[in-house]
Amino acid sequence: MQNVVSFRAVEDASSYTTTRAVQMRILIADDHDLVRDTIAMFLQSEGMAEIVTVENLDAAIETADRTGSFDLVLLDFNMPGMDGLEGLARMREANDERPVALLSGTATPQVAKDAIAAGAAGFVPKTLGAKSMVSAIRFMAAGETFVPYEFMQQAEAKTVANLTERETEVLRGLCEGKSNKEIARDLDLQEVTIKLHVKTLCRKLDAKNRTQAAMIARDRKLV
Amino acid sequence: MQNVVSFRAVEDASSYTTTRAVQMRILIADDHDLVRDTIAMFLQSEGMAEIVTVENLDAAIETADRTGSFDLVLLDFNMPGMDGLEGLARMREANDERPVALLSGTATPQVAKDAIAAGAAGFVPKTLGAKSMVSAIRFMAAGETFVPYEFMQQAEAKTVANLTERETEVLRGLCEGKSNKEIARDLDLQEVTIKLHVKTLCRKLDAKNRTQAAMIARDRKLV
DNA sequence: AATTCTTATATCCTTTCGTATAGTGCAGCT
DNA sequence: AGCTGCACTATACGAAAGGATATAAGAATT
Repeated sequence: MQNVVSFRAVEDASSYTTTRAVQMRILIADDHDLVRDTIAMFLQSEGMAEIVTVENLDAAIETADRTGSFDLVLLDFNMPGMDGLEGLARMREANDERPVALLSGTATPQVAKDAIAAGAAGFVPKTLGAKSMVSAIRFMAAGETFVPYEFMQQAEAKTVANLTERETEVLRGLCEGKSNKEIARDLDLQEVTIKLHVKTLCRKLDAKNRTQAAMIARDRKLV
Repeated sequence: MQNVVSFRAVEDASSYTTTRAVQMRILIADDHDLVRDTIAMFLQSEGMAEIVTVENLDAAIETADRTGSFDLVLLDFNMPGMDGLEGLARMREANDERPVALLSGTATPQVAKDAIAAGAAGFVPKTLGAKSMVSAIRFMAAGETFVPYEFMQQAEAKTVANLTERETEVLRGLCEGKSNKEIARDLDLQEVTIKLHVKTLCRKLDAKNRTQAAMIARDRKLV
């Protein structure tokens, strides 16, 4: 590992005094032994000396209280004692408001958003590769907010209602706030035909009227 | 560094054959000497031995062609030869479709989204701290897509139109697809009054009708 | 060959929307 | 005291939207 030398040299040359990777303290709380140990192992392999693992929230809080706050706490979202985002708040307090991130294999993008809004340092899907996870943890320990881009996008471009091509074209017009007449002209159809499509669109999207249909379409990224 | 041993042990025990950090090859293309050198210095301090820096796109492409593809290429978005996302495409080809990320101090979240859609491995704002940037680069080199969460969120919650309280209440009803009559009932007003508010809303939001007003409101996160 | 789906059109009718015009009451400003 | 802006009400009318029903050609299935 000949890079150790250059590492030391540069670190000393620059005047950066942020926490050295080697000294980083990470707490992992997960009730699955395998997940816990795998992540811990990889973090250690990357030179993060102090990795503490526990198997439930209470133990995590107790550990933080007893041994002092961590640079980063990783909490399994589905875990004894978590109780949704309630556990996050408790852990954040126990960790002196320093970074606490969530770890989950099942949670949805919406949960991730809520977690960030509730003060989480980030959200790590268990599907993330080991090397990526290490980078993510470094990122969060540096005080940044981490949420995988792909993960957040997966909420979008879903829920594809069963729309025909024509209906989609009409829906596009709806979303631009066009009148039936305008849409008809654009698509070279009769106005009545547009009305029909709007009606079926409302039925398929479970909307009361064109405005609601347009909003639903926007929400579901159908257009 | 007593962890070196455990590192080796784990690396050998598991069958992970991905590129070792030490061998990582990174190409940085930025026309600002300071940015280029700063990033390069930090990457080197983290043990990434091969950092190549160039000051324009043509040099970047030429370098990739001559010396082979990189684990990650960082392109300044505002840079001689870039021409928007065109430069990204050219670089991606030159780098054998391996990760190419954008670097920018000015670009908007929309540009970032477009870049990702066009195949970029990520988007790194120059405002990112050095340590965070290193983590982001590791993350992208591992094949993941990186876009800072805060950066993507900043687009939201802006552009506050000059709406009165009542107008905002009516707008909320519009966005739920309610009829004037329904809104009137909810707010305990006459239907005509709602019509008045809808009209002024359309004027203020520059919308042709209620549907467009609702869409604009949704876009600008006014409700 | 029969059936279903999709798209398109046509009438008829009711409701809702959008606009105009007119007027009241109230608060803050100068 | 007068002006301005906001909120609200009222009446009225044409335009647009929405609902019901009927027709029909072409594509895809069965």
